[in-house]
Amino acid sequence: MANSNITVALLQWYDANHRIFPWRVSPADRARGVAPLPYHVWLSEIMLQQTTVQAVRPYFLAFVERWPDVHALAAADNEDVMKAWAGLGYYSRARNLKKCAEQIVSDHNGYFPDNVADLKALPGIGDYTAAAIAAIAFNRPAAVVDGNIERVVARLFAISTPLPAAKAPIREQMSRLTPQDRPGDFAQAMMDLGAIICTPKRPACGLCPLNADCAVAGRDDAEAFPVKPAKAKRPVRRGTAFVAVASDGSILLRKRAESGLLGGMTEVPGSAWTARKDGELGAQAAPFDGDWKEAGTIRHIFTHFELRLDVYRADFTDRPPLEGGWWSAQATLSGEALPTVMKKAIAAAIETAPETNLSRKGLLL
DNA sequence: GATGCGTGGCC
DNA sequence: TGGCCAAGCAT
Repeated sequence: MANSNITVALLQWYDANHRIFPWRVSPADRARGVAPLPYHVWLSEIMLQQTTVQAVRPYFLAFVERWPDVHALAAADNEDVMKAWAGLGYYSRARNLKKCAEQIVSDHNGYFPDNVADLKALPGIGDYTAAAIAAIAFNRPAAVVDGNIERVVARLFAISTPLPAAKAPIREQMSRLTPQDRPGDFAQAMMDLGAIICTPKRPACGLCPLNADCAVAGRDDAEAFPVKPAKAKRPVRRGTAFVAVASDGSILLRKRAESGLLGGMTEVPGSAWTARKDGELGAQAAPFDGDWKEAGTIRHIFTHFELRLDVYRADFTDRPPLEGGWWSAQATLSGEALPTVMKKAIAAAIETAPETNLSRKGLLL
């Protein structure tokens, strides 16, 4: 089948307006036969799941420098991978990233599969990522559908079916539009268009290369596509965290359970986080006795709840032991697998004691 | 199909 | 400021 007007116009736009990323091969280089490394495509796509390119860029560069190929990553220490991922969020991605690297080496001789079905069988790779790797790394005409493309296609054809039911017709249209000759560039072009022109708010229809073929171009309700279900209000959970500080500035840490929220990451001791509304829990949940003093309450927004965490601090000269815990010196603290919420809690505790040199936030954040 | 799962930036 | 949004996946 010949390429449609939409396909041709979009690829022309992409040739002149594509974004530049460290994991991307430009259309000009690709036309000369340069192909991106599957390892780079895979790593970037995992990092980019529900994450902005600005947040991903430094993590991607750090990972490829430290672990240049899938063999290096497969041989890496699990804890080192979690530490390197700390701050990027959705930590199951890091656990699955490591598992996937190991499977590529053990089951695929170190080479990424070049087709959607085999890619989807790997940990952390779903419909989107399998299609993206197949198209971008192996030039397979897979129908790539991410959040950007859902928005672009829903507007192009004025699809009024609400998500997620609209995913099926959107995928059909994407499958129909994807060209045999440049499927990887086409997928990236659709995503760039969604990020630059066909934005969620105030789309720049006047600058859009698909303007003449779009069902909603210039309509004042273009923003209304795709139709999304109403979101539930975010509940509040409360908890207590304990920052134990030794005389040399070391802080007591422990490891969270491998699965679930912040699975496998490091934390300071604390209570469970619950929906209780019966006032202060206080220092009851402290890991051991001490002169625990209130250091403030931090607020942190997770995807599905808001956390209000009461932070307590106490200073110790004897470094009491904690089952499964360890004291981390201030020089090593920034290298721990601490999620952002825990860095906030530690910073809150440190700032209440400006006499310590840990109070320089730069050491922690 | 619905739910759990992070974080930072934007208006 | 609070809600929305960002290259989704696993269960």
